[in-house]
Amino acid sequence: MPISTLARLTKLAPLPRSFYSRDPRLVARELLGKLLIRRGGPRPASCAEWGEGEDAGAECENGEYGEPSLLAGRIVEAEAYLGVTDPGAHAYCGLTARNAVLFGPPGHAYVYFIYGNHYCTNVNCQPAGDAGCVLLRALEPVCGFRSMAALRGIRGFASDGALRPVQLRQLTSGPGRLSQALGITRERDNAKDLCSPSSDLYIAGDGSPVPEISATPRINVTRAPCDEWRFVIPGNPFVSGPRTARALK
DNA sequence: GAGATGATCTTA
DNA sequence: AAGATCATCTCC
Repeated sequence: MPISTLARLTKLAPLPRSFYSRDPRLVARELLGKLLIRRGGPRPASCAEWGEGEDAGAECENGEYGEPSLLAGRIVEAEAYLGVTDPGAHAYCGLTARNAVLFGPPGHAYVYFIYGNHYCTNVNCQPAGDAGCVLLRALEPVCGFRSMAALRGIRGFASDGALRPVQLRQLTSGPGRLSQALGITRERDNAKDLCSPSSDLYIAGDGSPVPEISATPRINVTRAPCDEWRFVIPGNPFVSGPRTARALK
């Protein structure tokens, strides 16, 4: 990645609130190919263990003392959840303390803790009162590989911290993984306005071409199995789920 | 690569 | 008790 990429990424504006104020199935489709961006986060303690070498994302770790200045990944998999009418959605049971963000205005982050181990990151959709949202399920890392690996607790195989293809995929392939890779937690990010220019977490388009899109049933949603509201960029190796050795290359 | 299992939070 | 998950372990 050229040095200019970071400069370009830092200038991208967050998607407007009107983007999210629509049917989550439409929002989920159109989020594919967009960039999820974390900027200015604190340097994770584990970064201190990393050497001085370069890796694929090193150009973005150019803050003072090597502090990561920007983490970014391209959205390659997302799922739509409707509001109180969707048996698979958290909003199905109505307003609770946990899901209150879903009933508020669009463009805000809904982050929840799942299975006692992981965070999942969603964007609230539709006008206030309608509880639809989109779950971000996988990213293709674009910027900040080394910091993501540190946040994920993944060590590269070489002295310079370079990542194997398998390790690269482990950074952000899955809703819990991508949340950890960008340092997203409920405490830090739930209810955050992703449309604010001052937000340290937001989604932006970078003018790249609209990708091919496939629809499938949602993952691990047993209460409403008859849907096709999971959207992926077919063939992208960062889409979650089992990979063949061939696909990993 | 595939299948089983544990972690241990939140809600019903 | 089950869940919008993942790492680790086992045996291919």
